[in-house]
Amino acid sequence: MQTIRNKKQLADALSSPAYQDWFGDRFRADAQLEEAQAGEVFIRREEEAQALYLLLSGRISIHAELPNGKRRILRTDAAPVLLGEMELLERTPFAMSVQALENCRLVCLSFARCRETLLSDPVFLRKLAILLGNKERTGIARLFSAVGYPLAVRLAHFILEMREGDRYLVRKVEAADSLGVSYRHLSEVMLAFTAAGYLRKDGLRYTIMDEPALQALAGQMDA
Amino acid sequence: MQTIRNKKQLADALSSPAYQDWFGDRFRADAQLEEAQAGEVFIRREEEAQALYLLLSGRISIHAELPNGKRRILRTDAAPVLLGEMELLERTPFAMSVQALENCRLVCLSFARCRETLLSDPVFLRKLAILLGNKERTGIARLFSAVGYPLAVRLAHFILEMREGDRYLVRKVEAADSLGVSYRHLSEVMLAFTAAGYLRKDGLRYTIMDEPALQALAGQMDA
DNA sequence: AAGAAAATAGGAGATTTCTCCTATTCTGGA
DNA sequence: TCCAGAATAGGAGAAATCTCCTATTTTCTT
Repeated sequence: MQTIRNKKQLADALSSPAYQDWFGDRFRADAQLEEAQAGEVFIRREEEAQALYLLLSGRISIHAELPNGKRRILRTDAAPVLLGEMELLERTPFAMSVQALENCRLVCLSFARCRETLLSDPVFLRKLAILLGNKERTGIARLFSAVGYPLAVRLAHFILEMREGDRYLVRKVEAADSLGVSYRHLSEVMLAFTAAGYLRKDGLRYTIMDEPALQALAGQMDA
Repeated sequence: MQTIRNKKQLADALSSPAYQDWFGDRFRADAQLEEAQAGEVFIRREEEAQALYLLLSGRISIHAELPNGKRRILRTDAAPVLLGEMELLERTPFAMSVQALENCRLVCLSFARCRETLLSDPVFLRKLAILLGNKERTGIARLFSAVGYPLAVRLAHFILEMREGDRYLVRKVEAADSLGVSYRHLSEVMLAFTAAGYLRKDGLRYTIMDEPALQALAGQMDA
């Protein structure tokens, strides 16, 4: 992750609706603007959290690790998103890893500078609690609705969530893990997608060739 | 749900660790003590929320409804649990229904009396945010870990969660729905459990006959 | 550049789970 | 009390998914 020192860009970031909405004009002196490259893992679980992040542009994926050691992709999010809220509240190490799916811009507020202020601000805390509550609701609803659909449907959804542009780069071992399905089976369905012309295989990577078809498949999950 | 007017019991409730922990000595004049019978649905989704509840004893199950109209049992909780927090924050109708699995005691704080105070109290809000964040984490972890286990394992877990004493009363249609599985298949596995002597069927109800066996099955999920 | 480790490919056969159906049993309200 | 609608029971066959295995290809390290 790289710090952007350009004053103009920083000023723009601080006056963005997302920043204003969460922090108004506070912490202008302390905020840093950072950039993460597509593919970069810029928050690692287990590491000590030092700052609150506000994702201003780009998409990310969030990984967790289960009690049994399996690593699963929990969800993807698009800007604007707050990261590190739980760690702000609890002083625990990061519970999940965060990877950029596109180039991302984020504002970074060191806990040392903002914790006291934010934790004693009822307006901020209230917004945060609402955010966390809604995250729970939607997260659970999404997971629930996934249960019981055949892999083709869930995989189509997964591919669309995880793509970077028209590229899909998630290794099959990892995708199988994330979807809680055997490698063997995932492999078959990927082959079927390729045979059907939804994807084209370039070595170990895939290119999305027929997005509407994938959308149609994935769409069954919301019906 | 029935109001308990006994002064002594109310006083005991207000000095319980759970109440003290969340509210200290506040709202003593406004709090009501209520009792819900085993099986009673005492919070209904869609209904307007009027109060914050603190479950002091007993177990409950929480139902949600998915976008597609399916009703699923999200999770079970044992006292102490706070109910209606999101509604306190957002003034939305209840998002989920809550059913008592055992006789339950709960303290009930009318929003009209407590909202202003609580929403401007950073200490309360901070605890609430932490609670909500952890709920998300554990809820998601639990759901995730369920994916990929055969129905026998998930069902054993489900039966143990939903039982009322040594009785299991959830109708098969509903259980199938909650577990996201076809009625036909659930029916087969229940038959298998009965044949194996884990359960005994009494008309439409079941009695748990071999809890250790169910525990052993369910235990695979945590390994 | 060579060798080790990781990732992919895919055969064979067993399990799990689904869909479709039809008949029977249970239960709550008129 | 009786009946309609809900819930259960279970047959048949298909589809989804798993486990186990072995060979190839790709990537990474040295």
